[in-house]
Amino acid sequence: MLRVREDAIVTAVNRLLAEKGYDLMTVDEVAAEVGIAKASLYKHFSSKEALAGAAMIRVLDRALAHTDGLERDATLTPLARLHATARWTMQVQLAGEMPSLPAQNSALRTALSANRDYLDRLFALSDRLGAWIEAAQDSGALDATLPAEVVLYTLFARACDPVLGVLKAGGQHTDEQIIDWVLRSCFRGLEARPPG
Amino acid sequence: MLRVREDAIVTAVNRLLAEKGYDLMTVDEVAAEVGIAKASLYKHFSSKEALAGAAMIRVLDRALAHTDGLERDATLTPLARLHATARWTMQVQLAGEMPSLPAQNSALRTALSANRDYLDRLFALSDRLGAWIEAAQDSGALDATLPAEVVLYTLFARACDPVLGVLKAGGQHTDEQIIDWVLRSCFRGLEARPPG
DNA sequence: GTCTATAAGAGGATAGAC
DNA sequence: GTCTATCCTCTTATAGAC
Repeated sequence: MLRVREDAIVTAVNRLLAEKGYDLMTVDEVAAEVGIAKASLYKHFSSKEALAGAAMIRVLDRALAHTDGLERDATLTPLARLHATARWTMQVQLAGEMPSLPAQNSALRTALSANRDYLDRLFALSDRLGAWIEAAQDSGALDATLPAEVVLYTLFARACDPVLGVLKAGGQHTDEQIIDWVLRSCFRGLEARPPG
Repeated sequence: MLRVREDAIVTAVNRLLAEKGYDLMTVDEVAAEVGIAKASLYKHFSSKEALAGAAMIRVLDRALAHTDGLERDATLTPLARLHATARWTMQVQLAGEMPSLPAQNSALRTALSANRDYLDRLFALSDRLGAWIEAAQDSGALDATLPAEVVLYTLFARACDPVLGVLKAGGQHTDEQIIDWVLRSCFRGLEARPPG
């Protein structure tokens, strides 16, 4: 029962973080969406920061599970795995399931940097992507003149790229069309490629 | 005198928006930084949203002035002008002078979409960049399979790309080195280019 | 136009009964 | 563990004297 209730809370937090972001999400809203009193919510999570941490842990676990599947598929190149991962993050974002945290909120960052369960997963995902990035650079598929950390941060940033939401809000294109464009602009750039 | 005082207010708002973002910036902080009482501030600007609008107008005017210079330089190709514009926005961001507004705050977006002075400048800049984008696509310099709006939104998004701040926070690289990497990843992509 | 003082309300967190 | 009721702080905005 406790696990089910906490899952419902994290689901609500995840959705609200994706919809309004951390600063505009209120604990009252979370409680209302779950259908419990705010005081009950605080019996499960000690603070608003802890709620955000739980949502981030859930999405990181989903990402790690997805990369597990990619790692097991031996037919994929490292570049193909990175492509697939970026595509997955964009699908999650367009589905309204990507919690977005402000980079500027220092109280939140302090709390997250003390959250071991969150950090473990963040490092695990970074390690896995970092290995793929270096392999892709060694094979000549990724630009080896870019530091691996630049590529890694860029992929994380594209997971919450506002361009996706703006294009979706325009209402002129399908989700898959939007993802194709943003994915292509990320990996192949805005400039034209020489033919061939 | 009034103009000087309001300039000082906008400068403070601009800096605080760049540092903490809209939601975490308080009107008390703005007043304290200018060195006046909060009530005096409200004699100049009617709301927090109006303050944000004034800061956006200032940075858009700076951008328009910069693009004026690029337009006048007849030796530049459209692609070179877009490069220079993106580089300029990244320099502004790393200098701590790029106000960043949350895409999710609907009260703010409502106020901005009723701010004619802001919209005029946003459209003027979009039109100028849009013309360069189409010219660069026609000449084969930019990927013509990407809709011009996708390119435009991507350039606006890179102006507040969090990757810049994360790399700067690492403290390992100079601003110019960081800008070179992010600019290259934007225009030429993460993938390696075929030699030649 | 500047100030001090304060209204009005939102929001995070807790007390204490059941 | 759930509830109602409440505390307390922060924040936007305004009143009213000078």
